[in-house]
Amino acid sequence: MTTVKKQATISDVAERAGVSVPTVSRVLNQVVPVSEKRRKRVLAAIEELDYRPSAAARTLASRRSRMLSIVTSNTSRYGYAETIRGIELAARAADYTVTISVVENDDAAVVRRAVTAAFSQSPEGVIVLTFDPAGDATLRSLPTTVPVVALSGARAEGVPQVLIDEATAAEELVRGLLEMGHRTVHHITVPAVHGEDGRTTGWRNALQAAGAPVPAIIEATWDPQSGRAAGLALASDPGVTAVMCGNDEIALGLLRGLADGGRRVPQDVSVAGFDDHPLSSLWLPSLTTVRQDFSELGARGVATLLSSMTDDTEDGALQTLRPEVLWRESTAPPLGS
Amino acid sequence: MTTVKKQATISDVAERAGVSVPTVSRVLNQVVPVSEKRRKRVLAAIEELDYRPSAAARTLASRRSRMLSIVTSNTSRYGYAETIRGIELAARAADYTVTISVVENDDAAVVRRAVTAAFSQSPEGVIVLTFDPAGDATLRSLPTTVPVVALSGARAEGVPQVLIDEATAAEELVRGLLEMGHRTVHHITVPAVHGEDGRTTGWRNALQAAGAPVPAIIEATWDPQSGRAAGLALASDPGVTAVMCGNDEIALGLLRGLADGGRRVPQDVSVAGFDDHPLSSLWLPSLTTVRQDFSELGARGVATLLSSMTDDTEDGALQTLRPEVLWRESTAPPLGS
DNA sequence: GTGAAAGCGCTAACAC
DNA sequence: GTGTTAGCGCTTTCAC
Repeated sequence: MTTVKKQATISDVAERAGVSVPTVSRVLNQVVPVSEKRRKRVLAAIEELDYRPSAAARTLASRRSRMLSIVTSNTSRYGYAETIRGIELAARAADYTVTISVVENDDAAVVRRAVTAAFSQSPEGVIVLTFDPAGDATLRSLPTTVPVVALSGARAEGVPQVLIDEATAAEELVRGLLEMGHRTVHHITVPAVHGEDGRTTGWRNALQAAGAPVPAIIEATWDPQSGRAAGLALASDPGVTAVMCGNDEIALGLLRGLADGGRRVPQDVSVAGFDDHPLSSLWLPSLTTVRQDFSELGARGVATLLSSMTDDTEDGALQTLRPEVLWRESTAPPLGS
Repeated sequence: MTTVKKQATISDVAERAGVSVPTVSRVLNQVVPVSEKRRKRVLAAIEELDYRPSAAARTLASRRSRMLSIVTSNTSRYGYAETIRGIELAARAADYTVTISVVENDDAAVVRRAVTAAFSQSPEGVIVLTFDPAGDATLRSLPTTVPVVALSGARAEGVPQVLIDEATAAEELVRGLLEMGHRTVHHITVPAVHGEDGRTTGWRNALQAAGAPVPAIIEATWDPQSGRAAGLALASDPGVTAVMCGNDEIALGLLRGLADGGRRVPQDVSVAGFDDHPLSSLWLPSLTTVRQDFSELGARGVATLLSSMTDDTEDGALQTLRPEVLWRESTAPPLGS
């Protein structure tokens, strides 16, 4: 055992300060006034004993856990990690603690386990990252005992939601590429949610609106290496002059794959990503992409939850964040146009 | 309010199943045997009521929270995020929940707040990521009521620790560069811990052992753009033929800065990073780097904590992880050698 | 302002 | 095996 002294309790503090337990509680929660003299004594005792209130006891007695649960399939990839960072920051500012519950995939047992883990902490609200099938499946099987908000790129139903309007941004991106003179734009997707993600919808809409051919979708995994493989494959197809990728990691892999296959970017092929990954502007060529404010997404999620804990927010309320297309070196008009 | 029904409690379940509360508890914890007949009834009641035990009440009654706290300055950068992922995975496998407490910097008040947040959850153990000054300062001000483990790249004292032996890997890297014919190797650091990080130590040792000049250290921030700025600055110095960076993001930025300044990699300048970031092998040229197994680091941290909760582990026990140098395209002998 | 008493949802100790 | 009784560390009445 590496432990040493025991953690002090509220009654240790009360005893040392010569006051009753509820008085210590009042000092801690500073809502009911306490005489200055006693307050000082209590504060001193807290300091001397290095007392820290037990969140468990507080939760049990007050029925308020000051906890928010995040349910997500991933914690470390760029978009996910930034969203979580935004949530944690906003939660901390509001004096809430965050727990994360990971759903590896959309298997029913896995989802159930994650939901149980999330709810056993008695969270006052739950944030689900519905960027993928696992998150999406979780959203569909959540108890309704507590406010929930979904954070995503595609529309869900019946649940308050903060959405990054990827569809509009993707449309703008594809339209821009077509206007440069590309005959069409190919599309590589990351693993999709239940239906179709906003990026794909926007891509198809823009192509159809312009009367451009709609090529078959190429599916990648979350691993950037799958982008490289796709690039190598596409390099031999002269009909491919512009590609939009589901995220920047895939796009960066694609860049490498195209180079391996002897194609120059942007002279032979234009490439665009999605997310504005911190490394995307440093690549050679720098990557055209869509900036998504993930940490703002997280912050809005927290704000939504906190307000729905007090107000009477209507179900299914939708907030939209507008991403921004960043034109950089990896896109250009096709040769000979 | 978006909430609907109330969460069922253990006595709701007991009543519905026609048994006493402790019997339900026994079924839940499956340590004391319960007759098959009653067990079935209890399980059915749990299912029907969608009952989930309250972690707070369990913690309070059993004095076991089944929680582990992570204290870290950052949650989203590659090394941190991967370490956290490794911790979460190992903790979940052992049926522990993880809370994260963020210390933005090493300011005393900030540290104190983070420590309080971490300990108020009554964690059974605390994992501190001491990759930087904030984590390092936290480690120095932790109560000793609970087992603690530090995860880092440089040696700390008096605390059980899992260390990635960066120093040895950095030494090997620098030695390799010198053997290629480089006169010396420059070094760009990320914000350092209390003393000096293992990478810097290894770098200096290798230079001194070879009798090579030890250039002034160049300091970067965590932002990859600072690597780009450094690259632009170094591009005009013909004495710079090899550079080792504190992490891959900085190295990737450096690559871009050198290119902006008209230097070719690896012909004019060799560049090496640290971490084996998923994008480092896709870059053009692919980046020579040091692979660190962050998720293993996290897993070992959890294992250490769990064992020190039962065994009598000696204080200050040290485990070492051996990183691996990956030689790729960004390093080569200097021109004319 | 302040203390006494009750109770949050569970587990532990003890009887049977 | 099973129920009864206490009690975990707090907050919340309710008197005074």
